[in-house]
Amino acid sequence: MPSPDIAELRAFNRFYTNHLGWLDRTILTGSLSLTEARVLFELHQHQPCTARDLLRILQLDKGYLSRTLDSFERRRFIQRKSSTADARYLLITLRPRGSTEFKKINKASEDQMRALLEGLTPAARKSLVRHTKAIIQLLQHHRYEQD
Amino acid sequence: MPSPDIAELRAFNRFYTNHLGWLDRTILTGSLSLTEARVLFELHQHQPCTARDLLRILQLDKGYLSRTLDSFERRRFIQRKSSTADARYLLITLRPRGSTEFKKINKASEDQMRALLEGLTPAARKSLVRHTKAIIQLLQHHRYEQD
DNA sequence: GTCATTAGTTGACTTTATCAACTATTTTAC
DNA sequence: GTAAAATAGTTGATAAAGTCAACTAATGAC
Repeated sequence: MPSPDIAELRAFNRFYTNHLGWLDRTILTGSLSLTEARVLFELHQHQPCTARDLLRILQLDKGYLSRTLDSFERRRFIQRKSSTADARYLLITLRPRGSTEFKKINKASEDQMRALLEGLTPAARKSLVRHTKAIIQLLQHHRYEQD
Repeated sequence: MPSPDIAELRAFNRFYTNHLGWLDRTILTGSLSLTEARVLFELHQHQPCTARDLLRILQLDKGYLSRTLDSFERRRFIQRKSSTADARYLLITLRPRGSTEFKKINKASEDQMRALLEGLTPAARKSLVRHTKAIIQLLQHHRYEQD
């Protein structure tokens, strides 16, 4: 195992954490925290889904997620109703306010990424996108779950 | 501006936040939080440096950093002494315990990345490293600072 | 039927982060 | 020189974020 490879990957992690990760953390221009934004995003992708699904994807504490969903329900972002097939599960669906909020943060995040990409030449942009795609391809079957 | 580019970059951000970012957060197997680990890392890279330098790099709240450095001092990880040139500045240097701790978390992080890379074929590994390097190259002159 | 699992909730708590007001030192402008 | 503005760092109060363990309710295994 070439140790420069490890060093390079770690440099990338730091780079990402220090620069791009910071961007992520400021999406919350509105009322949502980063975690709430992540939950809302996955909810939008997977609804109707269960808390368990979200836990699998986002690796949160289940008590914490439960409270986050409570607050989403209070704000009328979502609706939870127990599954008829298995009453332990609550099926979560987005309500209009939740969709609106999703669109809002989605746009904010999009604008941020657009601003970043606009700082690059078209060639650099194309290249960047190619590299990110390739990395996802290479790593997507590696999931580091705790369960 | 092609909108698929934006979508792709955002997909990468999510991928990173959900998968690799999680790794980062578990380095702290020892006694350090992620933020403490980042501070210690940059300290190791830049010492002797000032709190201001760390703030620029890591984008933390200055009160928070001040307390973090207090705790480092209590644990004898660092030493702070005011600059003779400008007494407002405190020059921070690592002490033996700080270096030891750095080596510890550095090794933990390295082991983690090694484990990840070992899951790949040598070709995939080489390719991954090439892509991460390229991304850093493309983006390194884009700093998103608040100041 | 009862014992073990699983989904989700709740209470108590710790850690992490933020904000604003503050001290001390240095710089700027006059 | 000195007053005002700026800068480095500290502190107190507080909020937000995350964790842990004990709990309820429903289901599945035997």
